[in-house]
Amino acid sequence: MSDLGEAADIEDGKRPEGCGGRPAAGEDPVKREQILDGAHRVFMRMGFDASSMNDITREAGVSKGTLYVYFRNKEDLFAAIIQRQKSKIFEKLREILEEDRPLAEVLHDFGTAFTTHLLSETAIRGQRIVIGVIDRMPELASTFFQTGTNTGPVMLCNFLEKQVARGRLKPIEDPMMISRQFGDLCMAGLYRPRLFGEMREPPSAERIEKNVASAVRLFLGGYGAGGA
Amino acid sequence: MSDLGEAADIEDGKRPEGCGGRPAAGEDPVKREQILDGAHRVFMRMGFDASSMNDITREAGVSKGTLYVYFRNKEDLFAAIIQRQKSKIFEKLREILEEDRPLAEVLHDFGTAFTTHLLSETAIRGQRIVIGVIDRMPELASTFFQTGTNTGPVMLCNFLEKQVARGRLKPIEDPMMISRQFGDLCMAGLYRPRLFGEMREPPSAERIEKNVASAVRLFLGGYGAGGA
Amino acid sequence: MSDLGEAADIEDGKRPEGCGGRPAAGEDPVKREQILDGAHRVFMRMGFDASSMNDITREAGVSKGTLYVYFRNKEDLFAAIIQRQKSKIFEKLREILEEDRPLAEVLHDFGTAFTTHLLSETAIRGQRIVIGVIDRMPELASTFFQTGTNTGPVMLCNFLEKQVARGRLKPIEDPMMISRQFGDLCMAGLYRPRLFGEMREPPSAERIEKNVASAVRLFLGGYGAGGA
Amino acid sequence: MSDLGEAADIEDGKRPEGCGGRPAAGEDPVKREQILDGAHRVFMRMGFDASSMNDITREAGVSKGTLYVYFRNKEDLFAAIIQRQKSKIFEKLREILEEDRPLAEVLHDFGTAFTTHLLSETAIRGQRIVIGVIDRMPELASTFFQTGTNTGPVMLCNFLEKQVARGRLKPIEDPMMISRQFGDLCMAGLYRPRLFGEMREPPSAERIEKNVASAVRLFLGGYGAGGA
DNA sequence: CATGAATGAGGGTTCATTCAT
DNA sequence: CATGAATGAACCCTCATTCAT
Repeated sequence: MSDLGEAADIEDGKRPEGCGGRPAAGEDPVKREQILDGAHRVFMRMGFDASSMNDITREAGVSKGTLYVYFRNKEDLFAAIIQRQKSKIFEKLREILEEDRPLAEVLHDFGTAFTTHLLSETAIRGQRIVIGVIDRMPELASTFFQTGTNTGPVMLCNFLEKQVARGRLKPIEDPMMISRQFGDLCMAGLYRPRLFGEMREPPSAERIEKNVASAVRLFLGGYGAGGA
Repeated sequence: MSDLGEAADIEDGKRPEGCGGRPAAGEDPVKREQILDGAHRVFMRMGFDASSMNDITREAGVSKGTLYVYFRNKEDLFAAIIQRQKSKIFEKLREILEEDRPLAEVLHDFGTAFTTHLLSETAIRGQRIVIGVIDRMPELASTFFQTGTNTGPVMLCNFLEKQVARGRLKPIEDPMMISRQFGDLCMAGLYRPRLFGEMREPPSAERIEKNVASAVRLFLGGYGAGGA
Repeated sequence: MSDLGEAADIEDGKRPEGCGGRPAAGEDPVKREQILDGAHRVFMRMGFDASSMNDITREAGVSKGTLYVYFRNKEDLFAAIIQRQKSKIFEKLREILEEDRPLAEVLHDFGTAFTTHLLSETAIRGQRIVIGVIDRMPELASTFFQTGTNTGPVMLCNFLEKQVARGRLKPIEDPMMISRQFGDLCMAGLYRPRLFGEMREPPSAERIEKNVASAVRLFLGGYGAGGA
Repeated sequence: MSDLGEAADIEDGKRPEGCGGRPAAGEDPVKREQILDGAHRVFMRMGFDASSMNDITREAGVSKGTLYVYFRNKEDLFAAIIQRQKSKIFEKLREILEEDRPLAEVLHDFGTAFTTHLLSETAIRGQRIVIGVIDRMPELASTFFQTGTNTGPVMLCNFLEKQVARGRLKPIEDPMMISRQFGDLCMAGLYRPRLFGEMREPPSAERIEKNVASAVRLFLGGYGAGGA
């Protein structure tokens, strides 16, 4: 889901085996990860503007010069952090959608996983920071949204179309819109309080379950085949 | 709705009458408004960090010294801007809710007004800026949310309870949650693309109407008295 | 002659009289002079690149911020130093040319004053620095040459034309070229050793006199009306 | 003439023969030349300060470490470049002076070759760069002048003395001074406009010829045996 | 012995804040 | 009391030089 929520599961920063030599400048994946990890922590803690490159070098344990060999400038570094995010959540969501269980259950599990992730502390912080730099890095924010947040609904969309084909859902005019509707409905009343910091902690699992249950009920009430 | 979208209609900054003399330092409401207006424009245009106090003095037509008499620092000034927001949208929403029309129509108009406002360019910019400074000013963001964004749902909540009492809606366990659900459902699929800049312009009136219509249908399908 | 050789005889940095107030930002001529004087010393001592803005603030006794109020950047500051040069040498040269004395004497005095100035330590240092930054500030170097070094020959050119009219010189095809020829001839064998630092001190007055005398002899031998 | 105008025709960098092994550290003349060639190109293109050691390693195709084995630092490297200059112009000038032709013709050809070389783009660039670093490397600039620019006049000086002996010139008090006078007279009105960038391109051959012709006329008028 | 990744002091510049006027 | 010139710490970034590989 790539909402800056989880560290990348990049190939784990192992140095290219076999060749005894030192890696090329700016090409040592271990060091690169080291920098990204440090920068990730700093950016998360302070936000983009308040994070200084000095802070980052300190946290990452590299020198300024090295930093600038690996990343041209602060924006590039930040963008790299955003882009390396390939959250494990996607895999989980896919698994849920592929299980052959009652529609209501699948939707419930999907919505729960989706909501839990997007409202987690790290995901929320990531979203906030990206929103904060949107004036300077609009492309980045857009990409972040498309490859992150929006991926869940895309997956769900395919699933819903299959459900329609199987007759479990009424025919849908605009499945992508419906799909997003479901996602937002699961987070309804929770997303923005979290984003604006009114809700300091992620909601409890019970709270999320309840919200999602309500969403599923509403959703199936509206679009379910046998419903209403 | 106070999403930084509209200038305050504060009591118009009239100087305290009677005393012929000059107002005490930092107490002239006219000057205060003048500063807030200028700062508001600058912050909206550039965001928090990119706005310099120099820009603000220029736009407001006051000197640095004066600025610092009225506001201790940049954060205080920003906070004052956020807090004076009392958008006219609230009045409009109240009017809609007080009209004695079919429930579906009222919900439709309410949702349309609510959504249109929250997705407008100025409101979106305001929300982004507040989110961007949340690490430095967490209280402010929280306040911003409570006195802004969340006011619509609070109003709707009261309305819904009356509708339950009048038998137009099924009994509701948690009306505030339902109310927020409705608000977020109206913006479902639109809010976050706007916030993250993927959707560059506010959605068209038609697009919003369609979204809201779908939301109302779903909502009444789930909670309407007669079932839809 | 403006070869960075002498401090400007600007209106001596007196503050605008009458108005008791403080001068506008970046407009106090006293402070401006103070900065220019300090920067002048530093640039002269270290050259352009080796002079840091920190050095200059220290020498000028102003803060970084102030420096940047008066001058947008390092290049602008340097350009201002170059451009304020309005050497007193021009006046002296003009006086010499206006005296009604034998041509040989006038040329001798003119050549001596011209050469003495252009080979002085400060003028030489100024020329070197300008040459050193020519890649980054080509316009400046060109201007420096035209309004400085080249002014002497321009004045002489007019003088020579009058002498032709008065029959003291043979008719001249290209008086500007001849004029420059005379100037360079006066410095012949001295200019480049000075510029390249082979000659550490300015030549003695006797050395210059001798050089100029030789130049005048050659010049009048070639262009003088009566021969010899 | 060694005005940085041409690459040296050094003894061609052949490796010391006989020893089959690898040359001692910093002693392989081939590698040394390779470095000097690359550095020469870079310095000429960018000037001293703007040239980075990285640029030089890239252009020369050697590593940083190697560079620093052969040259202690940037200044040393630059000095080495200056000092290896042994321009082919000297040979040409010598040939001209050895031809047994009328004095006027010899002087004309000599002056033309001398002037053309010293005003060429590469020679001018070289002179500028040396002048720009004179504060940091005063000895270097002095050497540059003595072994470069000044060699022409030295050669001419010998020639003139012979001409005096042969009765083609009047007896001369200070032949070196006269010799320099002639050189500078040939470039009169051209050298400094070129150096300061006011004249963007080298003067045309016609322009130079004209200038030199005028110089020769003046010179022979003053010092020629039959003259005046 | 060659390599080039790493270093970190120092560069120019900005701007929130202060305080003499 | 208003003013805005002055401050100086902190910003991002470069690059000559070093030293582990």
